[in-house]
Amino acid sequence: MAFENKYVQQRIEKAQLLKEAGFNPYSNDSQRNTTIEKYLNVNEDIENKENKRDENRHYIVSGRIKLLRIMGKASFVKIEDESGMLQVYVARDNLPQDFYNTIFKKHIEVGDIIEVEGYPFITGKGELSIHATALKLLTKAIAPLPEKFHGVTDKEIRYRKRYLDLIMNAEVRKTFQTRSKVISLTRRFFEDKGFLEVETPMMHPIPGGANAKPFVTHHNALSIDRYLRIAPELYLKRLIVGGFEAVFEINRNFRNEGMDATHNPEFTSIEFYWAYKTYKDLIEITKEYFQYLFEHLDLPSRLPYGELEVNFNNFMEIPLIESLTSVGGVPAEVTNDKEKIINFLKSKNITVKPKLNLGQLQGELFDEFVEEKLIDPTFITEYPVEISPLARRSDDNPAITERFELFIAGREIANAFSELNDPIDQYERFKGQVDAKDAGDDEAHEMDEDFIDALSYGMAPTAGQGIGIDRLVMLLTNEHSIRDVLLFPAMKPISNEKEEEEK
RNA sequence: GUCUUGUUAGCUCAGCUGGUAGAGCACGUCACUUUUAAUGAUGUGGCCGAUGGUUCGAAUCCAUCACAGGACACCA
Repeated sequence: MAFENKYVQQRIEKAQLLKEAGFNPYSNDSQRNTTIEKYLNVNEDIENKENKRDENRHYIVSGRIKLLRIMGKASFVKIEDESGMLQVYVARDNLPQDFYNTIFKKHIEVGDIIEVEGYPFITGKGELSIHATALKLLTKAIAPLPEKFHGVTDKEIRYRKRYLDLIMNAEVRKTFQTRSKVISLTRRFFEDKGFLEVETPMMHPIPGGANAKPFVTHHNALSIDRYLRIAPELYLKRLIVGGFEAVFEINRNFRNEGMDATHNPEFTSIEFYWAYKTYKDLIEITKEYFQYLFEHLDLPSRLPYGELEVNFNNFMEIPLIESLTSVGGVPAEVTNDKEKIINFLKSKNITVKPKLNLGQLQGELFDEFVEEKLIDPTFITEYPVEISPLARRSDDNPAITERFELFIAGREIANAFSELNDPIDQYERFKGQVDAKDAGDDEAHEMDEDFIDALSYGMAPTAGQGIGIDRLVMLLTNEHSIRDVLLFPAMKPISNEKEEEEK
């Protein structure tokens, strides 16, 4: 099946002919001495030179051929390296005997990676280019590139063959460069604040730290199952018990659940834990973090996102119950009464699951009427305790927790709270989860006795926060599908029926 | 999981109420020494996602399946 395509055949033939003519189609002898970006910068002054050229300057650049215009005895070639695109002027009479006609015109084509030796000059149409005095093939591409104008737009091809997407779409490369910067800046921000980066297990004996279905794998040496982690939380808190006072981890979590525009089975988050602090300190450091990102990524504080414009100068803070009325338009007298909420939801044609408690119903109201309206960054605080099983209760009001979620552009970006550090309370909450699990909730939390043990030794009062890096990058790059910020998003394998038959 | 829209040449796409396929780019050949998606001439290229059905006849109609996009549900 491989290489049977006729265009591929043609190119394989060309590679063979090159080999026979003494030119290695996969040469390992690159002499590149500058990047395209540097070449273009350094030679900006050529404009002022006589004849707009300088034959005394000498450069060797490399790149993939993206465009090829052959015009008889001279040609224009656009080559691209990671730093940019450069036009190469190739003229028959400036190259070794016969090279232009027998090698260049016949066997070098779009997609190939070449190396060009030459000097800078500006063409009649005003484009700074390189005038080739020698040209060498570095790598023969035997597969043809997609069309030069439309490129590749088919999402399936773009995700399955990300390399092609990256070759063809410069803006895709840009998105992933931004992603890389976000992670690097995040690391630097927390390190500068005195946080210690740590690595905790990715394979857990007991999945914990979130309510989600885990992936299961098997460890042969111990004959036990392991779970790919759904969150690092419980291990990071063990480190706070151990005496580290500020830790963070940036890494992958795995959840065995559905996939859509905002969910991939493996996703990246940062979680950080900060001893002797509360969620109020987290609000401050979160604002600072965004300021730091915007400054270093050179983003406008009024950030466009799709149809929206998000004003990052306008961080707001609203208690959840208050937001139901002030943002969601739910009458104030409804928001603290179970029956009234149920009737209100029913009057809006929203089906309500039976047996929800007040906190859960308030959560429903929030999801239905508030979340999507929170465009500018908004910290929603004072979550009901019923929907915040890992958060510390407020000392002033035991019905609510010291917690916030940060919403931007109608989407949850971060979740944070002052941590529960009472081992007995934690034990009781785990037990409640185990009961729920026995009652059929397969996403309920497992009992983790070692974690209870850890808390028993005493964990300093601590605040902790998680930020979804993928969704953050989506926001900062104006992308609307998580697949567009993951280099290799999860895809179903293609089952090739013909291949099966052949076996 | 449900609904919905796609799947035609290497790529981007046409193809009406059924009569066994078309363009542009790419590729081959020819011309052309300053082009900018170069141009002009000419040619090659397809199991129309898969399987079954209806029909004298299916890219087109129907069913099932596969994969993808979108929406909804689930994921506190």
